Amino acid sequence: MEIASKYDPRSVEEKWYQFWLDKKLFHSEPDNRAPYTIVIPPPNVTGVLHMGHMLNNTIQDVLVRRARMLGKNACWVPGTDHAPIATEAKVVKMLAEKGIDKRSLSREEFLKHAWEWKEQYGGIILKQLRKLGASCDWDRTAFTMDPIRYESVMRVFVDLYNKGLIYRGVRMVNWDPQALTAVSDEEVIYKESHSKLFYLRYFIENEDKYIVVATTRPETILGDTAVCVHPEDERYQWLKGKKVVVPGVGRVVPIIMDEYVDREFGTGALKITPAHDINDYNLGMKYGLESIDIFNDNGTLNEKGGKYAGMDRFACRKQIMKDLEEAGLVEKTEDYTNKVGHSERTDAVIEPKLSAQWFLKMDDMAKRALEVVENDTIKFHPAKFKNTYRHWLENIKDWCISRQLWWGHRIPAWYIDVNGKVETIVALNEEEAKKIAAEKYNYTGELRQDEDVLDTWFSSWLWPISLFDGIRNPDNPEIKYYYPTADLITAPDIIFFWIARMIMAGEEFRDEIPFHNVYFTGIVRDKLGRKMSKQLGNSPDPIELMEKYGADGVRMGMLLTAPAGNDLPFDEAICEQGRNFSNKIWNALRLVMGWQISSESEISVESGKNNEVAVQWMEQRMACVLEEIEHDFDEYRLSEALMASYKLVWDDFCSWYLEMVKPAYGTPIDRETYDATISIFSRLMCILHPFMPFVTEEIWHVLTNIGKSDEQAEFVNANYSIMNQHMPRSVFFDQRMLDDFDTAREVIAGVRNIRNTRNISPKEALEVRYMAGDRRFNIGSFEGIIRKLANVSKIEAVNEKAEGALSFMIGTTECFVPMSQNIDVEAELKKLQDELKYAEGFLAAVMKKLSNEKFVNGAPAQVVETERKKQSDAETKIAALKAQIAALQK
RNA sequence: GGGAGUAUAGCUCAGCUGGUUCAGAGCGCCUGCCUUACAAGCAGGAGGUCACUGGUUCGAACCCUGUUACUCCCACCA
Repeated sequence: MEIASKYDPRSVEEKWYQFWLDKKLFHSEPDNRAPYTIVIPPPNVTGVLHMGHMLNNTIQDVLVRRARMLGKNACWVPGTDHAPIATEAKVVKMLAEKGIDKRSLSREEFLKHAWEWKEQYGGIILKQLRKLGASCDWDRTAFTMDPIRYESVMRVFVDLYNKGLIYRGVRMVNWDPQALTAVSDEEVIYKESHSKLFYLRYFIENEDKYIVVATTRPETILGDTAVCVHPEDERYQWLKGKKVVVPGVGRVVPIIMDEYVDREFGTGALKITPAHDINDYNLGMKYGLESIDIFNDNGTLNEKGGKYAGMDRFACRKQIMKDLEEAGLVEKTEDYTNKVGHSERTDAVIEPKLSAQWFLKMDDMAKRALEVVENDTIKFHPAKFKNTYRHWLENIKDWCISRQLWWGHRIPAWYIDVNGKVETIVALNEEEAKKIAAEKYNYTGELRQDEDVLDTWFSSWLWPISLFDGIRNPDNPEIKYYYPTADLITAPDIIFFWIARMIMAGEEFRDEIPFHNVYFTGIVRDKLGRKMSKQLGNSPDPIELMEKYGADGVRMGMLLTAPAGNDLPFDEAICEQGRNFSNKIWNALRLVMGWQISSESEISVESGKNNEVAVQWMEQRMACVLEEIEHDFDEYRLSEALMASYKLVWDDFCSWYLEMVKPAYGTPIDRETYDATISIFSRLMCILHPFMPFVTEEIWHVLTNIGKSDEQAEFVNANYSIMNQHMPRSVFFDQRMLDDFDTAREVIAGVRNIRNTRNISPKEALEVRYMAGDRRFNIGSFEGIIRKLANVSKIEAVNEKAEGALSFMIGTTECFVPMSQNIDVEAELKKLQDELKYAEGFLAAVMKKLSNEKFVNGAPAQVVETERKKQSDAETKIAALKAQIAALQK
């Protein structure tokens, strides 16, 4: 069988992914196995795969594939989020390209376009996930606005409304005057900007005195309804109970006193505009001030702006300053640097604006959600995020769930006019609402539905439940089987919006947690530690990376440097390591496939015995590392589990085991060793499979088909997958054998080192002698292995040092390699003297400890015993070194 | 302004309950090798005052005090 010397991921990856799909190996149905469920953090339906997704979904895939191989019924449910803001923006842009202005469309027309866009272009990201190998159950693909999820949201809204937890209230929102919508706090970008601080004169009513107030937004004085100073401010005590005249406006407003004011800032006097600043709004509420909204939705001044009506807010700022200047009402103007909120979407300066919104009460839900995390019913990995979580829940505010958009779950509230009063009806749909209107109010006229849609998180907080239809059919077999889910993998930036709220929803609607573990990934950054962003152009395209290094290579590269919760400075070079590893395994396969198998008579007794030892050792080693890997997975230390697997394959299997059993060129290998090697190799592929699904599937098939007829092989290829194999588990292993090998390995390294420094060809056989007598120097059954790997013709214990030999120490035992040529005495002496110096220093430190009475009396007996042993070892070693030096100096 | 976290080799990180020759790994770097699986490789090697300070302890990378630097989250000053 001809195998290329370089592994080519491209054809392999496509082939196997299609195979997995065809065989429905990702599909899950409830059965009598234990479930293992992960729900995907639904990416935006507008999204394209970026490095963050790559990391997040690789981790999920590793966990899911491993669970599957551990015999669990693994189910990873994919889907997308309707992403109101991003989608509306996309659709508006698409319409604009077609020459259609959104404002010319009705809501229904717009939504029709939006759905068309979604069907045609949405969800590209799910296709891209296949390239990376994601083993999602695609039959279950969901969308936060598909019929089941939509109805779930409606039911939840009605339910919470009926429980009295949802209410309508007035709140200040971040208004984008360009997009004509409210945006969430998260969509406001604060940018440093060079502004001016204007000092304006507010005259006292009917007096000739004035106070100076500093502001960055003089246009808002049109909406001023008070001036505020600190109650303990000495400078302003005389103002108590007085009124001032708003400059240029003429309105008389009260002086109020509140500790909110920072006496140090500006003049210590603050103008209050309740309609246009959140803090002013709060003060306004506290003191019952009038609230004057002076802006239109598009950021121009409304009729309250008097002569400035119709002007843009920034033009107005200039004009009003000019007018005030002329009227002598400006004290001074200073340069000032502050942070101004801009809309993430349009970059327009955000205008705080009062409006009616829907809210969900959080108090009780927050309490329960906090409790299950505090008592570790839900575990966070890493645990440090518990602090962040607690801090937020303890200071939580009611959740504003309405958004002024069209694309989303429209709020199921209808308004009717009954006897001149507006009544609100909340119902699942218009039909229901009509019924209620008729029954409750005897009303049969038109119903007016609320214009707003729900916050996107109001649908995704139900995700782990609604994916299994657990809201509409709370007792269906699926929700009972798959819920609660096992692990949730997410970036920490949505801990509040999503994680906390899913926990609330779980408790509220299922009376149960939604998942047992939360794994927080880091944020993918560039080499310089900057966040990946479109603006910087520092984000590599994951698809291109996978084409370059293979999906396995990129998966491995990402995981190697991504411990939970740590940001990961991504350097494309780490994908090389992954690619190289694929290639390494590939070449191990080439080696093994090239072996000829022979009848036993052709095999020498020695190599037969060596091979037996090698196989035994590799089995012990595997069991030992498996224990480590299992432990790492228990602790969610994926990068360490991967590193342990990597070293097991590369170092133990390739560098040591294969070298041990590798037959000399042109000679065959015995059947037993060959079969054992294939078995070990196959199991190693299973261990690696969760990390590197493609290359392992490919190699596993080749290995499985060894010795099979074409027909049999075809059957295997068509019906079997590594995905369905059992993950090897750790078993009891012989630690002594592993220790013996470590000693043997040191001997081999010692000899190789001598070859290296002395420039001795690997082909020239050497001899090794070691000082007899130390029972801790034990190479067990590895003598033959040493001979083979270090090309040593003879190993023997001696009582005296040989003349003209190079030496090295293993523990307290001296080893010698006799030299036919003269040795460099100077160099050898220096080496020995350095070693002696270190040993003497070490002994001194040990003696210091042992001569300390407090240590001998205070420390546990075992620790003292260890120190004594160190002492005697060091003394032995020093004596040996001194003897060697003396011998050389002769 | 409030809160949290981090600081160990050139880089990215382990180091679990304070105690084994405990100062580790991978990558990178250096030296020598195209040795019939692999140069995407093989063999060997060098690299660290565990940020700084003081303390607790027989004993500290690890626990405590303080300092410095960086990161993140929350709230934001008119």
